[in-house]
Amino acid sequence: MSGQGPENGLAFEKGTPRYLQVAQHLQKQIDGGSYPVGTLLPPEADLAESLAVSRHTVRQAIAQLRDRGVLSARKGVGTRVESREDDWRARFGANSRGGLFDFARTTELHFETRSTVEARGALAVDMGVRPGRKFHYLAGPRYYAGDEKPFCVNEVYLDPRLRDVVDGIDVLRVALFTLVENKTGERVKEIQQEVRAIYLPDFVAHHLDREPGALGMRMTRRYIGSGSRLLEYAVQYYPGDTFSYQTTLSST
Amino acid sequence: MSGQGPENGLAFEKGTPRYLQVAQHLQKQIDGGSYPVGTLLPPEADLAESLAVSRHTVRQAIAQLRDRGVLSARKGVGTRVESREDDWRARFGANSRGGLFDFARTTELHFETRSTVEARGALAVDMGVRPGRKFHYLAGPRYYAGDEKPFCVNEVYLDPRLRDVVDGIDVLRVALFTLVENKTGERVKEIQQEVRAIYLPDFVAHHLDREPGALGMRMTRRYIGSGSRLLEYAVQYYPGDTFSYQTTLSST
DNA sequence: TATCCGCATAAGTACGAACATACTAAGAGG
DNA sequence: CCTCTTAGTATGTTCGTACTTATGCGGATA
Repeated sequence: MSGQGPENGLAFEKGTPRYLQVAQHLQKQIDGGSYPVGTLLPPEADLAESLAVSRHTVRQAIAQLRDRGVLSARKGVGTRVESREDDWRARFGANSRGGLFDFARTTELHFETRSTVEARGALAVDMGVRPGRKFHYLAGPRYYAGDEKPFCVNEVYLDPRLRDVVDGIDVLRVALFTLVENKTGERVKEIQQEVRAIYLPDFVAHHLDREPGALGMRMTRRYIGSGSRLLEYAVQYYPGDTFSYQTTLSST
Repeated sequence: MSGQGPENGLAFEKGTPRYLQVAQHLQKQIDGGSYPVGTLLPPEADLAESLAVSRHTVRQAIAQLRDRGVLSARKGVGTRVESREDDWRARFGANSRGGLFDFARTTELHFETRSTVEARGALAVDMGVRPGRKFHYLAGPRYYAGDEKPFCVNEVYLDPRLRDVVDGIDVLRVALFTLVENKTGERVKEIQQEVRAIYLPDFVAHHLDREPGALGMRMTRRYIGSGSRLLEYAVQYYPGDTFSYQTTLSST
Protein backbone atom coordinates (compact mmCIF):
# COMPACT_ATOMS: atom_id res chain seq x y z
CA MET A 1 0.00 0.00 0.00
CA SER A 2 0.79 3.23 -1.06
CA GLY A 3 -0.74 4.85 1.92
CA GLN A 4 1.32 7.24 3.82
CA GLY A 5 -1.93 8.09 5.54
CA PRO A 6 -2.50 7.39 9.19
CA GLU A 7 0.02 4.57 8.95
CA ASN A 8 -0.10 1.59 11.19
CA GLY A 9 1.54 3.78 13.77
CA LEU A 10 0.08 3.18 17.20
CA ALA A 11 -2.58 5.40 18.65
CA PHE A 12 -0.84 6.32 21.84
CA GLU A 13 -2.80 6.74 24.97
CA LYS A 14 -1.57 9.04 27.61
CA GLY A 15 -0.56 7.82 31.00
CA THR A 16 1.30 4.74 29.89
CA PRO A 17 4.85 5.19 28.64
CA ARG A 18 5.26 4.66 24.95
CA TYR A 19 7.85 1.96 25.24
CA LEU A 20 5.44 -0.13 27.29
CA GLN A 21 2.75 0.38 24.69
CA VAL A 22 5.20 -0.68 22.01
CA ALA A 23 6.13 -3.72 24.08
CA GLN A 24 2.48 -4.67 24.44
CA HIS A 25 1.97 -4.14 20.74
CA LEU A 26 4.85 -6.41 19.87
CA GLN A 27 3.63 -8.98 22.35
CA LYS A 28 0.24 -9.02 20.67
CA GLN A 29 1.82 -9.37 17.25
CA ILE A 30 3.82 -12.30 18.52
CA ASP A 31 0.85 -13.94 20.20
CA GLY A 32 -1.22 -13.40 17.09
CA GLY A 33 1.36 -15.11 14.95
CA SER A 34 2.45 -12.10 12.93
CA TYR A 35 5.95 -12.77 14.20
CA PRO A 36 6.21 -16.55 14.57
CA VAL A 37 8.50 -18.13 17.09
CA GLY A 38 11.93 -18.67 15.64
CA THR A 39 11.78 -15.83 13.16
CA LEU A 40 13.48 -12.49 13.32
CA LEU A 41 11.71 -9.28 14.12
CA PRO A 42 12.09 -6.44 11.63
CA PRO A 43 15.17 -4.34 12.33
CA GLU A 44 14.81 -1.81 15.11
CA ALA A 45 15.05 1.03 12.64
CA ASP A 46 12.18 -0.33 10.59
CA LEU A 47 10.03 -0.89 13.62
CA ALA A 48 10.76 2.60 14.79
CA GLU A 49 9.69 4.05 11.49
CA SER A 50 6.54 1.99 11.09
CA LEU A 51 5.43 2.66 14.65
CA ALA A 52 6.38 6.32 14.43
CA VAL A 53 8.62 6.27 17.47
CA SER A 54 12.34 6.65 17.94
CA ARG A 55 14.68 3.70 17.79
CA HIS A 56 15.50 4.35 21.41
CA THR A 57 11.88 3.70 22.36
CA VAL A 58 11.81 0.52 20.34
CA ARG A 59 14.95 -0.64 22.09
CA GLN A 60 13.37 -0.04 25.49
CA ALA A 61 10.35 -2.07 24.44
CA ILE A 62 12.53 -4.88 23.16
CA ALA A 63 14.51 -4.82 26.38
CA GLN A 64 11.28 -5.42 28.29
CA LEU A 65 10.42 -8.46 26.24
CA ARG A 66 13.97 -9.67 26.39
CA ASP A 67 14.10 -10.03 30.10
CA ARG A 68 10.73 -11.71 30.03
CA GLY A 69 12.37 -14.25 27.75
CA VAL A 70 10.14 -13.48 24.80
CA LEU A 71 12.88 -12.06 22.61
CA SER A 72 16.61 -12.46 22.23
CA ALA A 73 18.96 -10.33 20.20
CA ARG A 74 22.28 -10.87 18.56
CA LYS A 75 24.47 -8.15 17.25
CA GLY A 76 24.74 -8.15 13.49
CA VAL A 77 21.93 -10.66 13.12
CA GLY A 78 18.67 -9.46 14.52
CA THR A 79 16.08 -9.92 17.22
CA ARG A 80 14.66 -13.39 17.46
CA VAL A 81 11.27 -14.40 18.75
CA GLU A 82 11.93 -17.03 21.39
CA SER A 83 8.48 -17.77 22.64
CA ARG A 84 4.93 -16.64 22.86
CA GLU A 85 3.08 -15.37 25.85
CA ASP A 86 1.03 -18.47 26.28
CA ASP A 87 4.08 -20.51 25.58
CA TRP A 88 7.02 -19.44 27.63
CA ARG A 89 5.98 -16.36 29.35
CA ALA A 90 7.19 -15.58 32.73
CA ARG A 91 10.81 -15.94 33.41
CA PHE A 92 10.69 -14.49 36.79
CA GLY A 93 13.79 -12.99 38.24
CA ALA A 94 13.04 -10.59 40.99
CA ASN A 95 15.73 -11.31 43.50
CA SER A 96 16.12 -8.01 45.21
CA ARG A 97 14.00 -5.40 46.82
CA GLY A 98 14.33 -3.22 43.79
CA GLY A 99 13.52 -6.14 41.56
CA LEU A 100 10.27 -6.75 43.36
CA PHE A 101 9.56 -3.07 43.06
CA ASP A 102 10.06 -3.15 39.30
CA PHE A 103 8.10 -6.37 38.97
CA ALA A 104 5.13 -4.85 40.73
CA ARG A 105 5.35 -1.74 38.64
CA THR A 106 4.98 -3.54 35.33
CA THR A 107 2.19 -5.82 36.49
CA GLU A 108 -1.30 -5.44 37.92
CA LEU A 109 -2.73 -7.35 40.82
CA HIS A 110 -6.53 -7.50 40.78
CA PHE A 111 -8.03 -8.18 44.18
CA GLU A 112 -11.08 -10.37 43.86
CA THR A 113 -11.36 -11.85 47.31
CA ARG A 114 -11.07 -10.31 50.74
CA SER A 115 -11.65 -11.81 54.12
CA THR A 116 -10.19 -12.27 57.54
CA VAL A 117 -8.55 -15.58 58.22
CA GLU A 118 -6.83 -17.31 61.07
CA ALA A 119 -3.46 -18.94 60.48
CA ARG A 120 -3.65 -22.60 61.37
CA GLY A 121 -1.80 -25.81 60.70
CA ALA A 122 0.47 -25.94 57.70
CA LEU A 123 -0.28 -22.33 56.87
CA ALA A 124 0.90 -21.15 60.26
CA VAL A 125 4.03 -23.23 59.87
CA ASP A 126 4.74 -21.78 56.43
CA MET A 127 4.11 -18.30 57.69
CA GLY A 128 6.25 -18.87 60.70
CA VAL A 129 3.69 -17.51 63.17
CA ARG A 130 1.82 -18.90 66.12
CA PRO A 131 -1.38 -20.71 65.17
CA GLY A 132 -4.45 -18.62 65.73
CA ARG A 133 -3.02 -15.29 64.69
CA LYS A 134 -5.47 -13.42 62.50
CA PHE A 135 -4.68 -11.93 59.11
CA HIS A 136 -6.41 -9.85 56.52
CA TYR A 137 -6.56 -11.99 53.41
CA LEU A 138 -6.66 -10.81 49.79
CA ALA A 139 -6.41 -12.80 46.60
CA GLY A 140 -6.68 -12.40 42.87
CA PRO A 141 -4.96 -12.80 39.53
CA ARG A 142 -1.93 -10.82 38.39
CA TYR A 143 -1.62 -9.49 34.85
CA TYR A 144 1.08 -8.03 32.75
CA ALA A 145 -0.17 -4.52 32.06
CA GLY A 146 -2.54 -4.63 29.13
CA ASP A 147 -2.83 -8.39 28.89
CA GLU A 148 -6.02 -10.36 28.67
CA LYS A 149 -5.05 -13.36 30.72
CA PRO A 150 -3.30 -13.46 34.07
CA PHE A 151 0.07 -15.16 34.35
CA CYS A 152 -0.08 -15.68 38.08
CA VAL A 153 -2.46 -15.96 40.99
CA ASN A 154 -1.61 -14.06 44.12
CA GLU A 155 -2.60 -14.44 47.74
CA VAL A 156 -1.72 -11.91 50.40
CA TYR A 157 -1.93 -12.21 54.16
CA LEU A 158 -1.62 -8.85 55.83
CA ASP A 159 -1.22 -7.88 59.43
CA PRO A 160 -4.70 -6.67 60.47
CA ARG A 161 -3.23 -3.42 61.73
CA LEU A 162 -2.21 -2.65 58.15
CA ARG A 163 -5.54 -3.41 56.67
CA ASP A 164 -6.35 0.17 55.75
CA VAL A 165 -3.44 0.41 53.32
CA VAL A 166 -5.36 -1.84 50.91
CA ASP A 167 -8.89 -0.79 51.76
CA GLY A 168 -10.40 0.70 48.67
CA ILE A 169 -7.71 -0.60 46.37
CA ASP A 170 -8.94 -2.92 43.66
CA VAL A 171 -6.00 -2.91 41.29
CA LEU A 172 -2.51 -2.78 42.69
CA ARG A 173 0.33 -1.53 40.53
CA VAL A 174 3.05 -1.09 43.11
CA ALA A 175 4.72 -3.39 45.55
CA LEU A 176 2.45 -3.80 48.54
CA PHE A 177 5.28 -3.70 51.00
CA THR A 178 6.19 -0.18 49.93
CA LEU A 179 2.68 0.91 50.84
CA VAL A 180 3.15 -0.75 54.17
CA GLU A 181 6.44 1.01 54.67
CA ASN A 182 4.99 4.36 53.74
CA LYS A 183 1.95 4.16 55.97
CA THR A 184 3.62 2.78 59.03
CA GLY A 185 7.10 4.14 58.71
CA GLU A 186 8.33 0.71 59.63
CA ARG A 187 10.79 -0.63 57.13
CA VAL A 188 10.80 -4.15 55.80
CA LYS A 189 14.04 -5.55 57.12
CA GLU A 190 14.05 -8.86 55.38
CA ILE A 191 12.15 -10.77 52.73
CA GLN A 192 12.31 -14.55 52.87
CA GLN A 193 11.44 -16.26 49.61
CA GLU A 194 10.68 -19.86 48.91
CA VAL A 195 9.98 -21.60 45.63
CA ARG A 196 8.61 -25.10 45.33
CA ALA A 197 6.92 -27.37 42.84
CA ILE A 198 3.24 -28.12 43.32
CA TYR A 199 0.15 -29.45 41.64
CA LEU A 200 -2.07 -26.48 40.87
CA PRO A 201 -5.07 -26.08 43.18
CA ASP A 202 -8.44 -25.80 41.50
CA PHE A 203 -9.05 -22.10 41.86
CA VAL A 204 -5.58 -21.34 40.57
CA ALA A 205 -5.87 -23.68 37.63
CA HIS A 206 -9.13 -22.03 36.71
CA HIS A 207 -7.58 -18.57 36.61
CA LEU A 208 -4.52 -19.68 34.71
CA ASP A 209 -6.46 -21.73 32.21
CA ARG A 210 -4.84 -25.01 33.18
CA GLU A 211 -6.11 -28.38 34.30
CA PRO A 212 -6.47 -28.77 38.07
CA GLY A 213 -3.52 -30.77 39.29
CA ALA A 214 -1.27 -29.59 36.49
CA LEU A 215 2.35 -28.81 37.14
CA GLY A 216 2.90 -25.52 38.88
CA MET A 217 5.17 -23.55 41.11
CA ARG A 218 4.42 -21.75 44.32
CA MET A 219 6.47 -18.83 45.51
CA THR A 220 5.98 -17.60 49.01
CA ARG A 221 7.41 -14.49 50.58
CA ARG A 222 7.62 -13.47 54.19
CA TYR A 223 8.06 -9.76 54.78
CA ILE A 224 9.72 -9.19 58.11
CA GLY A 225 9.58 -5.81 59.83
CA SER A 226 11.96 -4.21 62.26
CA GLY A 227 10.87 -6.20 65.26
CA SER A 228 11.21 -9.55 63.53
CA ARG A 229 7.46 -9.34 63.15
CA LEU A 230 5.73 -10.75 60.10
CA LEU A 231 4.09 -7.80 58.36
CA GLU A 232 2.97 -9.49 55.19
CA TYR A 233 2.89 -12.97 53.76
CA ALA A 234 2.36 -13.45 50.05
CA VAL A 235 1.87 -16.56 47.95
CA GLN A 236 2.11 -16.66 44.19
CA TYR A 237 1.06 -19.56 42.00
CA TYR A 238 2.52 -19.96 38.54
CA PRO A 239 1.87 -22.49 35.81
CA GLY A 240 4.75 -24.93 35.72
CA ASP A 241 4.95 -25.20 31.98
CA THR A 242 5.69 -21.56 31.39
CA PHE A 243 7.28 -20.37 34.56
CA SER A 244 10.81 -20.51 35.82
CA TYR A 245 12.58 -18.65 38.53
CA GLN A 246 15.88 -17.11 37.59
CA THR A 247 18.72 -15.63 39.53
CA THR A 248 21.98 -14.22 38.38
CA LEU A 249 24.94 -14.22 40.67
CA SER A 250 27.61 -11.93 39.37
CA SER A 251 31.01 -11.41 40.79
CA THR A 252 32.40 -7.97 40.59
CA MET B 1 37.69 25.87 37.08
CA SER B 2 40.90 24.89 38.02
CA GLY B 3 41.23 21.48 36.76
CA GLN B 4 40.63 20.56 33.21
CA GLY B 5 43.27 17.99 33.88
CA PRO B 6 42.81 14.28 34.34
CA GLU B 7 39.89 14.90 36.75
CA ASN B 8 38.64 12.03 38.79
CA GLY B 9 37.07 10.79 35.63
CA LEU B 10 37.73 7.13 35.03
CA ALA B 11 40.60 5.94 32.94
CA PHE B 12 38.62 3.98 30.43
CA GLU B 13 40.04 0.84 29.00
CA LYS B 14 39.04 -0.19 25.58
CA GLY B 15 37.10 -3.34 24.91
CA THR B 16 34.74 -3.06 27.83
CA PRO B 17 31.72 -0.82 27.44
CA ARG B 18 31.85 2.32 29.49
CA TYR B 19 28.61 1.73 31.29
CA LEU B 20 29.97 -1.56 32.60
CA GLN B 21 33.11 0.17 33.75
CA VAL B 22 30.99 2.78 35.47
CA ALA B 23 28.93 0.02 37.08
CA GLN B 24 32.08 -1.67 38.34
CA HIS B 25 33.37 1.64 39.60
CA LEU B 26 30.18 2.32 41.53
CA GLN B 27 30.22 -1.23 42.88
CA LYS B 28 33.73 -0.70 44.18
CA GLN B 29 32.76 2.59 45.79
CA ILE B 30 29.84 0.86 47.48
CA ASP B 31 31.89 -2.10 48.66
CA GLY B 32 34.57 0.26 49.84
CA GLY B 33 32.11 2.19 51.89
CA SER B 34 32.22 5.45 49.98
CA TYR B 35 28.51 5.07 49.44
CA PRO B 36 27.20 3.33 52.55
CA VAL B 37 24.15 1.12 52.43
CA GLY B 38 21.01 3.13 53.02
CA THR B 39 22.35 6.38 51.65
CA LEU B 40 21.58 8.04 48.37
CA LEU B 41 23.94 8.12 45.45
CA PRO B 42 24.76 11.51 43.98
CA PRO B 43 22.25 12.57 41.31
CA GLU B 44 22.78 11.02 37.92
CA ALA B 45 23.74 14.35 36.46
CA ASP B 46 26.48 14.86 39.04
CA LEU B 47 27.81 11.36 38.55
CA ALA B 48 27.84 11.92 34.83
CA GLU B 49 29.84 15.08 35.19
CA SER B 50 32.33 13.78 37.70
CA LEU B 51 32.93 10.61 35.72
CA ALA B 52 33.04 12.49 32.44
CA VAL B 53 30.38 10.40 30.76
CA SER B 54 26.88 11.15 29.60
CA ARG B 55 23.92 10.80 31.88
CA HIS B 56 22.63 8.06 29.62
CA THR B 57 25.73 6.01 30.32
CA VAL B 58 25.33 6.52 34.04
CA ARG B 59 21.75 5.36 33.78
CA GLN B 60 22.80 2.20 32.00
CA ALA B 61 25.31 1.51 34.75
CA ILE B 62 22.72 2.13 37.44
CA ALA B 63 20.28 -0.13 35.62
CA GLN B 64 22.86 -2.92 35.84
CA LEU B 65 23.22 -2.53 39.57
CA ARG B 66 19.50 -2.19 39.99
CA ASP B 67 18.62 -5.55 38.68
CA ARG B 68 21.38 -7.03 40.71
CA GLY B 69 19.63 -5.57 43.72
CA VAL B 70 22.47 -3.28 44.67
CA LEU B 71 20.59 -0.08 43.96
CA SER B 72 17.01 1.09 43.86
CA ALA B 73 15.71 4.36 42.48
CA ARG B 74 12.71 6.52 43.13
CA LYS B 75 11.62 9.36 40.96
CA GLY B 76 12.04 12.71 42.57
CA VAL B 77 14.11 11.33 45.40
CA GLY B 78 17.26 9.60 44.28
CA THR B 79 19.08 6.33 43.96
CA ARG B 80 19.47 4.35 47.13
CA VAL B 81 22.20 1.91 47.99
CA GLU B 82 20.46 -1.30 48.98
CA SER B 83 23.24 -3.74 49.60
CA ARG B 84 26.75 -4.62 48.79
CA GLU B 85 27.53 -7.62 46.73
CA ASP B 86 30.88 -8.77 47.94
CA ASP B 87 29.80 -12.13 49.22
CA TRP B 88 27.55 -13.30 46.46
CA ARG B 89 28.57 -16.87 46.85
CA ALA B 90 26.91 -16.94 50.23
CA ARG B 91 23.61 -16.21 48.56
CA PHE B 92 23.25 -19.76 47.40
CA GLY B 93 20.29 -20.65 49.48
CA ALA B 94 18.88 -24.04 48.74
CA ASN B 95 17.15 -26.07 51.33
CA SER B 96 16.15 -29.64 51.61
CA ARG B 97 14.26 -31.37 54.38
CA GLY B 98 14.65 -28.33 56.58
CA GLY B 99 18.37 -28.64 56.66
CA LEU B 100 20.58 -26.07 55.07
CA PHE B 101 22.07 -27.08 51.81
CA ASP B 102 25.73 -26.43 51.53
CA PHE B 103 27.21 -27.03 48.16
CA ALA B 104 30.84 -27.22 48.71
CA ARG B 105 31.60 -29.53 51.55
CA THR B 106 28.65 -31.44 52.85
CA THR B 107 27.72 -33.27 49.70
CA GLU B 108 29.32 -35.72 47.33
CA LEU B 109 28.74 -35.94 43.65
CA HIS B 110 29.39 -39.41 42.24
CA PHE B 111 30.11 -39.41 38.54
CA GLU B 112 28.60 -42.49 36.95
CA THR B 113 28.40 -41.44 33.35
CA ARG B 114 30.86 -39.66 31.07
CA SER B 115 30.64 -38.93 27.41
CA THR B 116 30.97 -36.24 24.81
CA VAL B 117 27.74 -34.71 23.59
CA GLU B 118 26.68 -32.12 21.10
CA ALA B 119 24.26 -29.39 22.19
CA ARG B 120 21.18 -29.47 20.01
CA GLY B 121 17.59 -28.30 20.09
CA ALA B 122 16.08 -27.50 23.44
CA LEU B 123 19.35 -28.23 25.19
CA ALA B 124 21.20 -25.68 23.09
CA VAL B 125 18.49 -23.14 23.84
CA ASP B 126 18.67 -23.80 27.56
CA MET B 127 22.43 -23.61 27.50
CA GLY B 128 22.33 -20.46 25.48
CA VAL B 129 24.83 -21.67 22.90
CA ARG B 130 24.64 -22.27 19.21
CA PRO B 131 23.56 -25.76 18.24
CA GLY B 132 26.38 -28.12 17.42
CA ARG B 133 28.83 -27.01 20.08
CA LYS B 134 30.43 -29.98 21.80
CA PHE B 135 30.60 -30.55 25.53
CA HIS B 136 32.08 -33.03 27.92
CA TYR B 137 29.16 -34.60 29.77
CA LEU B 138 29.16 -36.05 33.26
CA ALA B 139 26.27 -37.25 35.36
CA GLY B 140 25.51 -38.99 38.59
CA PRO B 141 23.74 -38.83 41.95
CA ARG B 142 24.59 -36.43 44.73
CA TYR B 143 24.67 -37.60 48.33
CA TYR B 144 24.73 -35.97 51.67
CA ALA B 145 28.01 -37.16 53.09
CA GLY B 146 27.37 -40.48 54.77
CA ASP B 147 23.86 -40.97 53.41
CA GLU B 148 22.73 -44.13 51.72
CA LYS B 149 20.43 -42.58 49.19
CA PRO B 150 21.06 -39.57 46.99
CA PHE B 151 18.91 -36.49 47.37
CA CYS B 152 19.63 -35.12 43.94
CA VAL B 153 20.77 -36.15 40.49
CA ASN B 154 23.33 -33.99 38.78
CA GLU B 155 24.30 -33.46 35.17
CA VAL B 156 27.30 -31.41 34.10
CA TYR B 157 28.24 -30.11 30.67
CA LEU B 158 31.80 -28.88 30.58
CA ASP B 159 33.71 -26.97 27.98
CA PRO B 160 35.90 -29.61 26.30
CA ARG B 161 39.00 -27.50 26.94
CA LEU B 162 38.37 -27.97 30.66
CA ARG B 163 37.93 -31.66 30.47
CA ASP B 164 41.12 -32.50 32.29
CA VAL B 165 39.95 -30.85 35.51
CA VAL B 166 37.55 -33.72 36.05
CA ASP B 167 39.55 -36.51 34.46
CA GLY B 168 40.29 -39.05 37.13
CA ILE B 169 37.77 -37.65 39.58
CA ASP B 170 35.07 -40.07 40.59
CA VAL B 171 33.68 -38.37 43.67
CA LEU B 172 33.48 -34.60 43.78
CA ARG B 173 33.28 -32.83 47.12
CA VAL B 174 33.79 -29.25 46.05
CA ALA B 175 32.03 -26.94 43.66
CA LEU B 176 33.22 -27.78 40.19
CA PHE B 177 33.53 -24.20 39.08
CA THR B 178 36.18 -23.54 41.69
CA LEU B 179 38.27 -26.27 40.09
CA VAL B 180 37.73 -24.62 36.76
CA GLU B 181 38.83 -21.29 38.17
CA ASN B 182 41.90 -22.77 39.78
CA LYS B 183 43.08 -24.73 36.79
CA THR B 184 42.53 -22.15 34.13
CA GLY B 185 42.92 -18.92 36.00
CA GLU B 186 39.84 -17.69 34.22
CA ARG B 187 37.33 -16.64 36.78
CA VAL B 188 33.62 -17.21 36.62
CA LYS B 189 32.11 -13.83 36.00
CA GLU B 190 28.51 -14.76 36.34
CA ILE B 191 26.30 -17.66 37.33
CA GLN B 192 22.81 -17.77 35.89
CA GLN B 193 20.45 -19.98 37.81
CA GLU B 194 17.06 -21.20 36.82
CA VAL B 195 14.57 -23.20 38.83
CA ARG B 196 11.52 -24.84 37.36
CA ALA B 197 8.95 -27.49 38.16
CA ILE B 198 9.09 -30.77 36.26
CA TYR B 199 7.90 -34.32 36.21
CA LEU B 200 10.84 -36.47 37.16
CA PRO B 201 12.47 -38.31 34.25
CA ASP B 202 12.87 -42.04 34.63
CA PHE B 203 16.56 -42.23 35.37
CA VAL B 204 16.21 -39.50 37.98
CA ALA B 205 13.17 -41.05 39.63
CA HIS B 206 15.06 -44.31 39.85
CA HIS B 207 17.97 -42.73 41.66
CA LEU B 208 15.78 -40.70 43.99
CA ASP B 209 13.48 -43.61 44.80
CA ARG B 210 10.38 -41.93 43.40
CA GLU B 211 7.81 -42.88 40.82
CA PRO B 212 8.66 -41.75 37.30
CA GLY B 213 6.60 -38.68 36.53
CA ALA B 214 6.43 -37.62 40.16
CA LEU B 215 6.65 -33.97 41.10
CA GLY B 216 10.16 -32.59 40.95
CA MET B 217 12.29 -29.53 40.46
CA ARG B 218 15.10 -28.87 38.06
CA MET B 219 17.76 -26.32 38.78
CA THR B 220 20.08 -25.32 35.99
CA ARG B 221 23.17 -23.16 36.24
CA ARG B 222 25.17 -21.48 33.55
CA TYR B 223 28.70 -20.56 34.52
CA ILE B 224 29.91 -17.69 32.39
CA GLY B 225 33.60 -16.90 32.04
CA SER B 226 35.34 -13.65 31.31
CA GLY B 227 34.61 -13.58 27.62
CA SER B 228 30.89 -14.18 28.05
CA ARG B 229 31.74 -17.76 27.21
CA LEU B 230 29.86 -20.63 28.73
CA LEU B 231 32.37 -22.63 30.75
CA GLU B 232 30.08 -25.03 32.50
CA TYR B 233 26.43 -25.93 32.46
CA ALA B 234 24.94 -27.91 35.29
CA VAL B 235 21.53 -29.45 35.82
CA GLN B 236 20.22 -30.73 39.13
CA TYR B 237 17.05 -32.73 39.65
CA TYR B 238 15.33 -32.76 43.03
CA PRO B 239 12.23 -34.52 44.31
CA GLY B 240 9.38 -32.05 44.56
CA ASP B 241 8.02 -33.28 47.84
CA THR B 242 11.10 -32.55 49.89
CA PHE B 243 12.86 -29.78 48.06
CA SER B 244 12.32 -26.06 47.95
CA TYR B 245 14.53 -23.21 46.88
CA GLN B 246 14.96 -20.42 49.39
CA THR B 247 16.42 -16.97 49.24
CA THR B 248 16.57 -14.18 51.74
CA LEU B 249 16.59 -10.59 50.64
CA SER B 250 17.78 -8.39 53.42
CA SER B 251 17.76 -4.68 53.06
CA THR B 252 20.44 -3.55 55.44
C1' DT C 1 -0.64 25.70 64.56
C1' DA C 2 -1.85 23.37 60.66
C1' DT C 3 -2.69 23.18 55.83
C1' DC C 4 -1.99 24.25 51.14
C1' DC C 5 0.56 25.79 47.19
C1' DG C 6 4.38 26.29 44.39
C1' DC C 7 9.22 25.83 43.38
C1' DA C 8 13.39 23.06 43.20
C1' DT C 9 15.13 18.47 42.58
C1' DA C 10 15.95 14.07 40.52
C1' DA C 11 14.60 10.12 38.10
C1' DG C 12 11.80 8.70 33.95
C1' DT C 13 10.61 9.19 29.13
C1' DA C 14 11.58 10.41 24.45
C1' DC C 15 13.70 12.37 20.56
C1' DG C 16 17.92 12.68 17.39
C1' DA C 17 22.52 11.52 15.75
C1' DA C 18 26.70 9.08 15.20
C1' DC C 19 29.99 5.55 15.61
C1' DA C 20 31.44 0.60 17.18
C1' DT C 21 31.16 -4.15 16.73
C1' DA C 22 29.52 -8.72 15.45
C1' DC C 23 27.75 -11.24 11.97
C1' DT C 24 26.38 -12.64 7.09
C1' DA C 25 26.91 -13.15 2.51
C1' DA C 26 28.76 -12.13 -1.80
C1' DG C 27 32.70 -11.60 -4.55
C1' DA C 28 37.83 -11.95 -5.63
C1' DG C 29 41.72 -14.77 -5.87
C1' DG C 30 44.39 -18.93 -5.21
C1' DC D 1 36.43 -25.77 -5.09
C1' DC D 2 37.97 -23.59 -1.18
C1' DT D 3 39.68 -19.57 1.33
C1' DC D 4 40.25 -14.86 2.20
C1' DT D 5 38.60 -10.27 1.82
C1' DT D 6 35.16 -6.88 1.72
C1' DA D 7 30.93 -4.61 1.83
C1' DG D 8 26.48 -4.48 3.95
C1' DT D 9 23.34 -5.07 7.83
C1' DA D 10 21.61 -4.93 12.48
C1' DT D 11 22.33 -4.56 17.20
C1' DG D 12 25.26 -2.27 20.82
C1' DT D 13 27.22 1.88 22.78
C1' DT D 14 27.56 6.78 23.54
C1' DC D 15 26.85 11.34 23.23
C1' DG D 16 23.48 15.45 23.29
C1' DT D 17 19.03 17.62 24.44
C1' DA D 18 14.49 18.44 26.11
C1' DC D 19 10.52 17.57 28.42
C1' DT D 20 7.55 14.89 32.05
C1' DT D 21 6.37 13.35 36.51
C1' DA D 22 6.89 12.14 41.33
C1' DT D 23 8.70 13.87 45.54
C1' DG D 24 9.97 16.88 49.22
C1' DC D 25 10.79 21.19 51.26
C1' DG D 26 9.65 25.70 52.71
C1' DG D 27 7.04 29.67 52.76
C1' DA D 28 2.51 31.75 52.63
C1' DT D 29 -2.03 31.46 54.20
C1' DA D 30 -6.21 30.27 56.99
